[in-house]
Amino acid sequence: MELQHILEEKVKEAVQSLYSVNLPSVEFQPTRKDFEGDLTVVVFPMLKLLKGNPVAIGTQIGEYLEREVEEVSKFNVVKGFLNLVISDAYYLGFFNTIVAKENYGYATPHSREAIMVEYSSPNTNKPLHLGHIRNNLLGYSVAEILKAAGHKVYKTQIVNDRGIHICKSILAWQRFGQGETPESSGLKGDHLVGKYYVEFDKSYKAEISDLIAGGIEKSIAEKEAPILLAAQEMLRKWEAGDEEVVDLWKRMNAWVYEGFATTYKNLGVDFDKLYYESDTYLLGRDVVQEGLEKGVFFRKDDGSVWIDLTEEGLDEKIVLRADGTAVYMTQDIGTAIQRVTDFPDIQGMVYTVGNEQDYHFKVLFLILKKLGYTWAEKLYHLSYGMVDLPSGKMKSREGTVVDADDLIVSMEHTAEEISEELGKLEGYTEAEKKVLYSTIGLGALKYFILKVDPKKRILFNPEESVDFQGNTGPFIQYTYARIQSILRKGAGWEFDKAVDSTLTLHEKEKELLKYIEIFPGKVQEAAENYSPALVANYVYDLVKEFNSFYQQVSILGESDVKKRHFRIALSKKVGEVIRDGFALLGIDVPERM
RNA sequence: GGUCGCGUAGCUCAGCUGGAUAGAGCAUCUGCCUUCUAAGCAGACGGUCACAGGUUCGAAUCCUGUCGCGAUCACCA
Repeated sequence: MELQHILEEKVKEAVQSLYSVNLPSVEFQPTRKDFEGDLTVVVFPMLKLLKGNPVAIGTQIGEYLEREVEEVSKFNVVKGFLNLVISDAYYLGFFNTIVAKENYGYATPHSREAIMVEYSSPNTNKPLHLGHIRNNLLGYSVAEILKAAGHKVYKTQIVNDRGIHICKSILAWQRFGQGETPESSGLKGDHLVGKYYVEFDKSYKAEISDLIAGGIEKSIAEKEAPILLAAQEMLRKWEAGDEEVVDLWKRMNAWVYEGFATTYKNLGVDFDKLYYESDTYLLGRDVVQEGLEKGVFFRKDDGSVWIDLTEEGLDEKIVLRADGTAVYMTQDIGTAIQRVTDFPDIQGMVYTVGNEQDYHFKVLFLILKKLGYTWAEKLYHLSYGMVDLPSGKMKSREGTVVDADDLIVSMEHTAEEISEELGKLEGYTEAEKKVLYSTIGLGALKYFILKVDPKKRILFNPEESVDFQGNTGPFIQYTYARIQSILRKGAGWEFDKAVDSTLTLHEKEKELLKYIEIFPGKVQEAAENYSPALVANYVYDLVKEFNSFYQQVSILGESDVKKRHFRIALSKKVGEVIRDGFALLGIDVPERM
C-alpha cells in the first residue's frame, strides 16, 4: 500500500517530466505469475492523455523509475503493461517493520465508530440446525472482522421467545409429556422442546385427516383443528398474563436456553447483550405515533397505519394494526431505537438474517431513514443464502434438518478417525486429543461455510460430508501446525529480531512477503464488504504459497545463518497471519496435528 | 405477473470498483517420504465464463433483453 502510494507519485512525476502531462491517477495491479515483476503499471488508461505507442511510453516511464526510484530494481514492458521488479531490500525493510509487531493487520481497537451486530436470533421451540450455523458463523465472523478493522462492536441477538410456535411446543408437552424434563429424559433442553414441537405437528396433521374424513373441507380443517385452536387460546392466555401458562413458558424456555448455551459454546460464538421478543414486542408503537405527526406515515379509514413507499419503487406497508397492536415491522422499528438508547455510541447496525427477508429490511431501513435517525444511514442487512440439501430445503417438521449438535459431533468424529489413521499424536493425552479433534472438526465445518460468498446458496450433502483435504480448514490448520513444529525445533533463535536487509530473496520468500504485506488491506476490505469469504480465501492463498516454499526451501537446514534466521522469522510471521486471519473466522489453530 | 439475488471445469467454489493466456480444491491419471509433519508438494487432464446484443483500445466483470434456479410481493415472525 505504502509502496504503491510512493510509486503513484513517481509515475506521475515521470509523465510530467517526460510529456508535461498531469496524470490524475495511475492504475496498478499485482504482476501476473507468468511475467517477471512484482507490481504492474497499466499504460492503456494513460493513452487518452498522452497519445502514442503504449510500449514506448511504458519503456520511457520504466527507465525513469529504474533510475529515480530505489525500490524499483528492474522493469520490462509487455504490450501496455509496465512490469516493475521491486528490490529485495524494500521487502526485507518492510518485514523488519512488522517482525516484532503484535496484532499485525489489526487496526487500533475502538479507533472507529461503534457498530451493533445482530445474529443467531432463534425461535425457542426447536434446536438449532445447519441454517442457524451459517447465520452464527457469519455474524460472529463479521463482528470480529469489524473489530479488527477498528470498530467498537456489540454482538447481540433477539430471542424469539414468544408467539404461536412456542405455544405449540408447550401444549404438546402438557398433553403428551407426562412431566418429562431434560434431567428425566437425558435430552438436551432444546431438543426436548423440539421433540414436542414435532409431536404437536403430528397431532395437528392427524386431526386434519380426521376432519377431512368427516367431510370438512381441507382449508377449513387446517384452520380449525382443535389442537391449533388450543394453541391460539394459550397464546391469548400468555398475553393476558395467565400465571400457569407464563410459568410453563418460563420453565420450557429455560430448558431451551440451556441447550442453546451449550451449542453456542461448542460453536465458539458469544454475545454482549441479549434482547427478548417478549420484552420488545410492544415497542415501536410510540414511534409510529411520532411518525404520523411528522407525516411519514398515514392512517387508513379502518384505523390501521401505513407507509407509502411507492415513490421508492416499493409498495405500501402496514406499520400498525387497526386495533393498535404491533406487527413485525413495528417491533423492529422499536427494537432498533431501543438499542441506540441502550448503547448511545452506536453509529450503525448489521442484521444477520437470511435473504428471504431482503424486502423486510429494505423497508425497515427506509422507514428509519425517513424518521430522521442519523444512524439509519449505516444499517446493513447481512443477507445470506439458504443452506439446502440435495433433497431441497430443510424442514424441521419433516425431519430433514441437519441438526447443529449432531453435525458438530460428526465433524469431530471424522477428525478423530483421520487423526488416528495418521497417528502423529504420540504423547498427547486423551483430553488434549479431544480438544484437537474439536478444533479440526469445527475448523473444517466453519471454513466450509465461511469460504463461500454469503449471498450464495450452499448445497450441503450429508452423504459426502465435508472435506479435510485441499481448500479446507484442516489444510490450513495443518500448515500452521507445521510452522509451530519448526519454531519448536528452532527454539533459541531470536525470531523477533530484525533480519539482515541485504539478503537476496528466494522467489518464494518474496511471494510470501507480498502476501503478508497485503493482509491489513484484506482485513479492511473484508470489513467494508462484510465478507468473511475474503479473509478465508486470502489465508488459503497465503498457505498455498507457504507450503510451496516449505517444499522447495530448507528452513532449519539452511547453512547461511542470516538466511536461516530470516526463514524462521518469516515462517513465524506467516503462522501469526494464519492464526490471526483464522481468528477472524472464529477458527482455532493447533500446535500439532 | 412485479421486485430482488444467483448462473464460471463432471462436482464445490475464487476472480466481478473493466486489463495480459479465466484460477483453486475435489474427482481421474503421473511423479515425490533415509532431509524441517505426505491432512503436503510438483505435474497432466478438464472451460461456447447460461444465451443474445450493446458500450470500450480491451468485457467473466458494466448496460439491455432472453432463458434457468431461488427468494419475496401476509394486519406471520
